[in-house]
Amino acid sequence: MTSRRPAKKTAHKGRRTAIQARSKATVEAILTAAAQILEREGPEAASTNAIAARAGVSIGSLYQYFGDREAIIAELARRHVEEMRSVLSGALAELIALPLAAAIPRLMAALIASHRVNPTLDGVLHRMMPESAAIMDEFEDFAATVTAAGIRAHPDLHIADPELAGAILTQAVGGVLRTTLRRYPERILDPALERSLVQLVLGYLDRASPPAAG
Amino acid sequence: MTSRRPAKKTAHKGRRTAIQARSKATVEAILTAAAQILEREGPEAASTNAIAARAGVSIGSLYQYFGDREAIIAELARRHVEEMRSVLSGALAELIALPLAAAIPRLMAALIASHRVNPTLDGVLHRMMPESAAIMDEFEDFAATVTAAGIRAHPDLHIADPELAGAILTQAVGGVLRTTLRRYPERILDPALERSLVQLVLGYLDRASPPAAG
Amino acid sequence: MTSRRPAKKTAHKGRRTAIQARSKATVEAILTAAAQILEREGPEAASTNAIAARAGVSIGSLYQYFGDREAIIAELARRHVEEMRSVLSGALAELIALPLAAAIPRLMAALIASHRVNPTLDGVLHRMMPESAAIMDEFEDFAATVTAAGIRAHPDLHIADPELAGAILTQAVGGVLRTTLRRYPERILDPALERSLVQLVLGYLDRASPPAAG
Amino acid sequence: MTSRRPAKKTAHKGRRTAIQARSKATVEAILTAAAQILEREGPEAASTNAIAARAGVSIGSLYQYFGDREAIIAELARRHVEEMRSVLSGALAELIALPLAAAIPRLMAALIASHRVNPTLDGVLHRMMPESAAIMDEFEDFAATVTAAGIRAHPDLHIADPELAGAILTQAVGGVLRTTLRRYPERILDPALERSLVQLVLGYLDRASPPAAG
DNA sequence: TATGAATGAGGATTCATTCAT
DNA sequence: TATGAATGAATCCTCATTCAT
Repeated sequence: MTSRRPAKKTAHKGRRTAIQARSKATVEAILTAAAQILEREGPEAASTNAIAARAGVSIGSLYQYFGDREAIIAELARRHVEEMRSVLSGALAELIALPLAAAIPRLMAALIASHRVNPTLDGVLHRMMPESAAIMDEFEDFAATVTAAGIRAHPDLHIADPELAGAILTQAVGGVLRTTLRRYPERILDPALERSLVQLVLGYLDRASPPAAG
Repeated sequence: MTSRRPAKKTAHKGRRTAIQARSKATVEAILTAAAQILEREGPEAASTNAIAARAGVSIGSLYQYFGDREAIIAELARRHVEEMRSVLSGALAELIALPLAAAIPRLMAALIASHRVNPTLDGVLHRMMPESAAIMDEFEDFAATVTAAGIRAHPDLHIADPELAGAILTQAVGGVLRTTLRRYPERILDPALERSLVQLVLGYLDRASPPAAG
Repeated sequence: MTSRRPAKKTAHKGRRTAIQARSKATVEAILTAAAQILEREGPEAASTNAIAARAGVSIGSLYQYFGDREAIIAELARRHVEEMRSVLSGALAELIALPLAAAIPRLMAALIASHRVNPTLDGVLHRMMPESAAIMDEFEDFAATVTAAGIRAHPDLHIADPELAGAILTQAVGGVLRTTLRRYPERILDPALERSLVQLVLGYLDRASPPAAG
Repeated sequence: MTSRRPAKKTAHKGRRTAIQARSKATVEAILTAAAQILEREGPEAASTNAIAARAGVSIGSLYQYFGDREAIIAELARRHVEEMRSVLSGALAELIALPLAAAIPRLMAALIASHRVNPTLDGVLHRMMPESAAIMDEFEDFAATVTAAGIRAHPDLHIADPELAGAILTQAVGGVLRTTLRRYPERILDPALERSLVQLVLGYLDRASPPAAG
């Protein structure tokens, strides 16, 4: 990043690297601690002091890296969404070429997988509205966009409004997944759940296609 | 609730009634105040002091009627769920005799209507987990049960597991409705939303029926 | 205030009085404590916790009566200014009829007396700018107005701009008094100080009168 | 200030000079930054971290050159007083020979000029008591001494206590100037202000002289 | 019963200062 | 020497809850 600067600013380039490493470690410790507390004890327990304590860091350090409590939650949400998105994205590539009846089951499996990244944290962040709502919504928006694109890629479907369909399906599936995770977390592994979601989606797509010439 | 208890000790039952009326008024004032604050200013603003102040009641009185803050939220949730349930129930009676293609649209309309009872409060209560989650879930359980019963009443559907179907459909529809209410509240009136939900449900029921051969 | 209300609100009018007395006592305790700390330990020591502690009151009570720390300082300043003003006002009545050469010494004596109300607190409040500046200025404004009025009452003075003269004299005398109080507090009792101020004022008035028909 | 010390230990004095230059630059940067923040954002904003940041220097370096925060303020005050004193001194030389009626206007003009060096900073430093009071007072002491000397240089005045007169006049003029600068900063340019101060001083000197043929 | 004054633990945040590198 | 990460005491303020009247 700064390989060009000649000597100056006290020699060894190791210095800077070491410092950056320490900073990074602190930030990671804080985020990890925050996530742990949110998962295990819930949002009210996640005070800045508690986070700093569990991170093994002074409260001052915490504020050196995060402007305020909300910034911690936001960053946590951002990373969580990024993880979920990457899990989902990973499965997407191979979907494009498949026929619908094969693609949808895979998509549902991918969605379920993405919700398995950290279900508890996901639920908590979903409920911490002012802090993380906008960020969490990004995942649903992403899923909706991707779904709409997929629908558009299958013109044989004759869906009039792919955006609407994408949104509805994403919200519906999201509702099922979040409720399941919160109330019956073990069922997230039940194949019946996945099957049901596939039926939900395929059924909707059928219905939403114009009764057409058939 | 306790009208049966025989006039214990002190005189005229008129007095007692008056007192009970006053008590009731106090309780109502507190709940109304709490609901207003939750709706308009959010959960953080709903401190016991703020609730008492808006209710025009001393905090002392508030604690006379509610053991703690959570009890207020819980009672509020209970009543809210009751209202939603009654809206939904009202529409149910006439559904039973209808053919599915007619019943489902009506059911969706009723569900939407029940979510229109107090959407903001509904959202807030849904997010106040430890306080109201269990109570709020009752509505979804009720809707799921009702849906399962409806499905069972249509044996031509050949749905293997009506309970699962009821749960999935309820969670899916609930997800769509809550997301819509939170992010795009005006769309709750859009007929396209209702249409989509009908497609979602009918499509699922189609799919979940055994692949013909019946 | 509420003598009309029949019974209701739990009888005894003693109740309300007692409560008000308690509230008043708390408020007074807080203000007294704040004044003491400001005088003895300076502005930095006057934290809300320290004030509450010295007042023998919980921090919660402090905030029941004062919205924030600044409100305490402001009320203190308000009262201090009021006291100073009343000392000054008290001396004013008898001044009006006197000839200038007799009036000015009395006015100076009164000003000095008003600064003796609580010199230390006065100095501290004068330096706590955002909190109390505007309020403290009221005293100087009052003194300036009064002086200007006095000047106008002596048309033989031929002072062109009584307002300016009032302001200059007040600021000059204020400067002398505050510096003296801060740096050489014992001199506030020195008759030479008073004499000097009289000379300052009379000399200025002489000079500020047009060389006139002399 | 310390150029005399003989080259101690390490090599070439060129290096030492360079280092000293760098040190000096750092010190200057810190003081400049502190002054800027004090002027523009007030004393509370002038944290050591903020000063270091604006100076483009690490806090570590800041503490290399200043023992603590107070030392920065003190040095700032020292320099500020020095500047004011030099402005005032510059005007003094030519005053000595002048007759009083000519000297006083010039003196007032010089005092005003010295207060125009950095009025905002002056006001702030005046209010930061424990840190800078003693230092700021030096200017007033200087002005008082100079004034007393001037008075003594005019034996025709017959002032009994030139020291007292010097102090009173300095404090009075200081009071007017500081109040004006704080509350009506634009008036510092108003010629009427200067005129008034001249009248104040000359009037006082008149009055403080024995009634002549007495 | 109703009242509302009082409580104090706890939360977010700041800032002077230290010290390993 | 310079750096800047780390520290933690201290600050302001909130809020659920208690209890004397």
